[in-house]
Amino acid sequence: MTSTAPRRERVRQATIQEIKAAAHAQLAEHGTAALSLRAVARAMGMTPSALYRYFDSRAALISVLAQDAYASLADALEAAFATAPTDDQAVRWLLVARAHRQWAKDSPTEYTLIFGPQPTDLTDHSEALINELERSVAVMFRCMAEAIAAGDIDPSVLEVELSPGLREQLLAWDCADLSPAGTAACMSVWTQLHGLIALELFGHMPEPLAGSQELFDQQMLGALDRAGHRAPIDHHAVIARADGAAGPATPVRA
Amino acid sequence: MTSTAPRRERVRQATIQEIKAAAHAQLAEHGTAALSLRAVARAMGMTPSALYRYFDSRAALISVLAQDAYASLADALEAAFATAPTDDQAVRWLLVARAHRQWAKDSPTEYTLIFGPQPTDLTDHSEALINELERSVAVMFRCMAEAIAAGDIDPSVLEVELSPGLREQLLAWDCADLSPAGTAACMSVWTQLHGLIALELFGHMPEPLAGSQELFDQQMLGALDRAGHRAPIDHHAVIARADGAAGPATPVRA
DNA sequence: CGGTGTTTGCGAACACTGTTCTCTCAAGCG
DNA sequence: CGCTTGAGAGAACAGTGTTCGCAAACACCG
Repeated sequence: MTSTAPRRERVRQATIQEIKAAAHAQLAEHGTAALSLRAVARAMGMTPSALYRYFDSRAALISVLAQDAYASLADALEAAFATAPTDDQAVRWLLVARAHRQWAKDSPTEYTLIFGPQPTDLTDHSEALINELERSVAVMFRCMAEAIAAGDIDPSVLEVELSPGLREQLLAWDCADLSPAGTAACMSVWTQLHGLIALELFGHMPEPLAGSQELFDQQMLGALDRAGHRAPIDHHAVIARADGAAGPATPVRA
Repeated sequence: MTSTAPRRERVRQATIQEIKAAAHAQLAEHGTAALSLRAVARAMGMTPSALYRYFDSRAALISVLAQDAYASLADALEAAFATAPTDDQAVRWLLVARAHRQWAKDSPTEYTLIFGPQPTDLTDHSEALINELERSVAVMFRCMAEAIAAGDIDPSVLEVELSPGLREQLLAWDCADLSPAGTAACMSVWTQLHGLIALELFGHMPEPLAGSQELFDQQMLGALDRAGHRAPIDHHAVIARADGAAGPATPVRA
């Protein structure tokens, strides 16, 4: 029977989940800095000290919440990748990028938890955590890899930009069987995606452009263009198809 | 005489500066979250309550520190712009971009203070603060504007990417007399700059590429390329000249 | 069934924190 | 000189993360 032995462990995992849920709620509402162990305990009718049976410290709790956030983002990206049409690499990339942005807008606190400053515990990059991170970037890199395989993108135009040292570094990170130029293209696209999301999420975009879906689409397709797209991307057509794929990612304009 | 009347006000400004200095030190060492009013007061032989004669709250103190950080970044960028050679737009841009990155690496806490999540006081975007922000982006946009004026860059190739709605938004932010395509090019470059710095500052770059000056240079010049550079940029030559301009921005490799 | 460990939770305590009062003292003013 | 304004001290309040000792509940084994 699965009776006794796992029984204790089961309820333990259940309360761990409950703690995480309560903490997540507090986090989403008042931000990371305002997450209070006592408030979490209060919300679930416990004593603060009891929480320490499940988490070593407040930082440890936040750390696992960050890990969950990584997983959540990776899930969103993988879902977007899976449901996107496979015959047009540009619309698939745009849909994945949009999913990333949408996730960030839906859960800004988690986003800052992930891409914000690590509170001095780089040491606890506990492989499980970096695995989730790599899952996210893997989705985006797969977009690039398949676009290259499909012949839509030829990153070799970037070859001339790579210094010997940089080529070496790119090779050292042998990722998804991409050429150094392909990896450089991925990094470039990823960089721009992250930068744009971060800028608009933290309110640094000038007013008329704040939250502009159009600017996002233009930049994301433009980034793909520069990565070595053979023929210039027809932005209008790709955007129209992406809008149709799952309804406009957001109602076209906030 | 400047004797009595300003005298009181003068010493007040002096202690304000002293408080800011002490707070800045704490901030740089232990991070924003760990900034403690009591510790600041302790460090300068004061009582915590006395600090409230000068700052309404801890958040207010942090806010003016953030404003100083904006100013510091803007100063660094303007200095880089001023000392860069004026006859090659690409090396000037690269030097400004490198200055931005160097500033971020030198003062990571300030950087997160600026580009991190605003702690719910968006309201206090007190014009003085956004002025400093605009001073920073103005430097970068000036790079673009002068490159266009010099004929090195022709952003009109981006025109075809602009949807009518996006063009309207870009026009609504009439900035530095740039065309919509020029503004879009600026945004694209700025986005990528910020994204790359943020990723490497917060430890999200894969190991072989972490802190790579070469990757940074390649991306920054590549971004300029895509903004509509007439002839493809000779990365090697531009980097060599930038290295010579003020010594390698960092000793070539950390 | 009853005894025995281990796990779980509680409650008090410590050392902090931001913030708000009241009170006092000294400096600047006429 | 007296008077007013401001700066600072000190105590207090309401929180916080964290630690420790103790008691109840549970799973187990004879």
